[in-house]
Amino acid sequence: MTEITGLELTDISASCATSLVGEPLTAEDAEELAHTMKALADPARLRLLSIVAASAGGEACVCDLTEPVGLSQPTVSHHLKVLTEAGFLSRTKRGTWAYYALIPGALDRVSRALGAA
Amino acid sequence: MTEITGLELTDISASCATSLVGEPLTAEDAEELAHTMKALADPARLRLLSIVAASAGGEACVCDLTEPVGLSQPTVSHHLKVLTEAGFLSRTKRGTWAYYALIPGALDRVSRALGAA
DNA sequence: CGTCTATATCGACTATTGTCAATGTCATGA
DNA sequence: TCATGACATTGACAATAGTCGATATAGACG
Repeated sequence: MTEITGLELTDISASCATSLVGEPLTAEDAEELAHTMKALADPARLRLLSIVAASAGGEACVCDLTEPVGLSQPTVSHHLKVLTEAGFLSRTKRGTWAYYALIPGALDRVSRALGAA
Repeated sequence: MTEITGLELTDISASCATSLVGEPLTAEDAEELAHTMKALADPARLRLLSIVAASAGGEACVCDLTEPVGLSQPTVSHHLKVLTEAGFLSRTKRGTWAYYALIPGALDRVSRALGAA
């Protein structure tokens, strides 16, 4: 699991000046950015992210997501966890439901890390 | 290997309107984008990309890259192939050397797919 | 309390991936 | 022509990741 003890997207913004096309990435920066992008580099997670973003109120619960992506509930839950730990989604529990929402600016930070203008 | 028969970054620009945060990605679009991002989501490849981009003349040969990243020549060659097939690098052979260069705009297309402003 | 219902976690299995040593290819130069 | 040097390909292996079924947890509501 490796777990990278709690440094996620927030830390990328810390070393936000590193823009990939500027000067060579250090091994640590590359590891961080790769870890963040790995969370994004999966078709199921990209779809989940886009569905959540396009949902009414900007949030969706697991039961709304399992059918559109055609995956089992545990698998969807797993993907949502990955996205949450990577700093892309927030999780709010109301009643028995867990609502996931896109964290504003999270994707932009990745864009900037890639050297977006 | 799956190989996705020759549709890479160029095709993302074709369906460039799909911005992830707009409307939900189709399964095909998600597959394409994930495939492209998977090529980026590796520390070694990110470092290779940034080193190439920061090199004099914007290009570098394999022999220049193998030492900075601390990987064997076959491994570096493999990563460069992945990046090239994903549309991020171009390959030019001069003499015995193979020069790799960052393809302009390739990273920007990914940025835009992520919904960059 | 007991029973749904919604999620999360666990355990297992398979597929994919990153890596290297060995080998192949091919252009250069003696 | 033969040797050398730069790179690519192959084959193998360990580690990782995606998936599911089974099970656990935990609110809500009788």
